[in-house]
Amino acid sequence: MDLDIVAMESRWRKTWDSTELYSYKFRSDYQSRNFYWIDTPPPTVSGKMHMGHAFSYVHQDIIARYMRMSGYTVFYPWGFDDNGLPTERFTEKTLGVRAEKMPIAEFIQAAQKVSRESEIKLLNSWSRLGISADFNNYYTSVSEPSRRISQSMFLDLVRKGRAYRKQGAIIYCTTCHTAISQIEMKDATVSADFVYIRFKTDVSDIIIATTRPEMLGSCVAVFVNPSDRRYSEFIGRSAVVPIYGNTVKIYADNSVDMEKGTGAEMVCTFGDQNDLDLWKRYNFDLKLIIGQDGRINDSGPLKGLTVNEGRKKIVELLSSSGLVVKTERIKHSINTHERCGTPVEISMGKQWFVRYLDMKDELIRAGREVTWHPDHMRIRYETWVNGLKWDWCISRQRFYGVPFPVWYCNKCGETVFADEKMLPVDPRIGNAGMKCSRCGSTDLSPETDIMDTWATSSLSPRLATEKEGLFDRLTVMDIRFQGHDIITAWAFTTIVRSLIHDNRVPWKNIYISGNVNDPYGQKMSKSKGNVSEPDEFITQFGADAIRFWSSTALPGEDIKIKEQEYVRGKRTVIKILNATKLVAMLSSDRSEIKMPSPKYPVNRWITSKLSKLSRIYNERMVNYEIARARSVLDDFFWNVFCDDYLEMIKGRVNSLMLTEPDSPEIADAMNTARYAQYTILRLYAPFMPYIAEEAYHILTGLPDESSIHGESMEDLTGISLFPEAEDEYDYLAEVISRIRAYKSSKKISLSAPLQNLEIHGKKKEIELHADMIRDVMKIGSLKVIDSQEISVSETD
RNA sequence: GGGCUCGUAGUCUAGUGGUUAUGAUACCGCCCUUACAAGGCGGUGGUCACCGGUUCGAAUCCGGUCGGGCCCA
Repeated sequence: MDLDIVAMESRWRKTWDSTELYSYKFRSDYQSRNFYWIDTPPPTVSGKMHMGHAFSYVHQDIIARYMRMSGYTVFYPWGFDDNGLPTERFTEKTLGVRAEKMPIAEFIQAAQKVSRESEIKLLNSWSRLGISADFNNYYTSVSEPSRRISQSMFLDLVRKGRAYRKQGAIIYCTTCHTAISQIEMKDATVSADFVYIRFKTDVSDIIIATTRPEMLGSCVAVFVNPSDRRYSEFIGRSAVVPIYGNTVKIYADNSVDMEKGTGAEMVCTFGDQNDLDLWKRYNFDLKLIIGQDGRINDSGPLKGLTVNEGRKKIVELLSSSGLVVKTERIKHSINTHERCGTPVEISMGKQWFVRYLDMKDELIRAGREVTWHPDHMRIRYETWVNGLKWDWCISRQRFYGVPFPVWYCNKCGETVFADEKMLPVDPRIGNAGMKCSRCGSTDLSPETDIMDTWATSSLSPRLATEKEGLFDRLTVMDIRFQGHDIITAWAFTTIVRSLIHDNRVPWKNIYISGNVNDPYGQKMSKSKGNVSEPDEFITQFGADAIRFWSSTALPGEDIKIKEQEYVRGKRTVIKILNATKLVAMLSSDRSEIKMPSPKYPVNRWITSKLSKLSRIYNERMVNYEIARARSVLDDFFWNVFCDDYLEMIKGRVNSLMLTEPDSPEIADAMNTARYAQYTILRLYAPFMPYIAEEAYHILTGLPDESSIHGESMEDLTGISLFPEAEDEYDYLAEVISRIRAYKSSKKISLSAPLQNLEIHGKKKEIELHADMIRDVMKIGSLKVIDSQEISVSETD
């Protein structure tokens, strides 16, 4: 039969949308059940749903559906991240405007409109995937309640001495024109010229190799290693900075790598982190020559040039003066801003920070209180925490985001914080009648910076629960799902905030999904042109097939896009449908399905197998081993239930119908088969919600309003075991499989009758079920010869 | 450059010292069968990344190398 998968899925989606199936309030007794809390990642409004989403949100959804069917009140919120720089950029691009050229209030309005429109499209994509979060009730990270929470938590940071404002070194992006944090830096390996430059001293020349010759104008010192004998006579002397002509002192420090370049290095303010470290330790002058626009702004020959232009120009100038000894092309790694790829600069500025460098031990301990899936992702978190160098800079010189609830008094310089009751406030738009808390002046300047996106996203457990009035009920969330690319951003900052504000870890578990790569294992990117769209695959194979693909990967493992996996998923969809139709065809019974107490061994056998399957499936699901849970289910469904059990009872029931339609054997088989089929559908429901629903209605004949996703799996632990029946029928299944293979090897159709068959095997067992074997395999007469080995042959 | 982490057929995967390495998928061959050719049966395909060590015995434990990833210089 032809099944229009896309139409089927869209039909059920409409039905589900019209019910409250996905609300945590779905069951009337939701308050009295145990809650299962999910910290859903809010996708950003500036993007589309991509394959990575289709992958990792499915993992989360499988667990959500499973827990819902296991009797929990599943708090599975939905949110959108419409906050900060990505949304600012998205708004500018969509409307063709520039934030800095508009009144801020007007831009905010425009951004909100653009965000709302994007959300509608995104909801459709995620809903199409069969995600069962509470879409009717979502939050956004820049909404009024979220801004209130974010600002309120900022004030909590201030109260707890965790937020401070300081003039100091910062990491700066000259493309985005803002300070950023260590979290947003990304390593990049690039080719560069390692230029060997001659510095004159009063003894002889000293050669210094650098990849940043354009920083020469900010050179404040030269360094060598104290145990480097080549340079012992230079220490304490002065060197002349070429082109610029000023003199700097030559110092010795153990941190200098004698192997790198010539073993002598210059310190500029600031070429890299090392410069900053030495600058701090030695208290050198500050000569910032790179402006916020990324251009060199000193009075030297590079004035007005960009960093790259300046680098080229200075090498030309040095060369023509014979000051370049040599140039090596090298590969080295640099820090870039992950959003735009621009190499970051170290600069100075007055910024808000969250103090956490003193919390490293605590942060490591907290990470160990959370169960990581897979565990080795915890190590990544720990490596990151151990490598922290900077407190968290949370102020951004941008326009769209959560503002700081802060003013500065122009009279006395006091920092003035908004009152809790006023929140959310935007100090950039009116001062809300604020007075200086120290001198009472009303002459206040607003803080014009906004907060880092992560400063709000890191509060996701609170953002999602507080608007439902559930934050007080929450002790710790059960699980966070996210990609490994943002362990150092979202997972990390959430743990930080949870420790500071609530003195606890945010969740019991964190499930990390891998990346989705193209069919060759290459990272997907627009520039490579190898990006796949989930919507196209969903149209071609169905959402259930995409979910099937997603659920084959182990936690943390990357996955490739493989059409064959979608094909496999689609086949499973069809197989589920056909098996259900067979059961529904064999039995016209549509009464309520109850757990059977089978009398006949074949039914005891499958019941016992089903019991074992359910146990393993549950065990794996509660341990978040979703791929392994499904693989045991697939094996049971295809190889045991369909190939053996349904084949056995189909022949038997059909032949009994002709001879003995009232036989209790028929009822025994059908009660068992209906329950087993119903259970298989329930077990598949978290993985493939659409076909499970479709088949459920075929099997039960129930009206559309009732849903398999509202059913419970709690009875599964009560399914009986029948060890004797299992042994008996495992053997019989083996015999039948041998006969099937025999027919196939003789190129005989499986439905073609065999007149006389001789089977070597356990005589007693086989003869006991001779009727069954003859029915299933269409055999005239059967001769059994006792043997330990099974073999099959025809006799004349 | 340093630290950490991952590495089993084309692909995904089982496997935590003990027969000839598990299963699926893909591929090849055969069979249209009254739920299902989106099915069934059979077959090809692996030096368990590489090298060395421990052991009676190593995919598994140890050391090193290579490759991917993360973090730090």
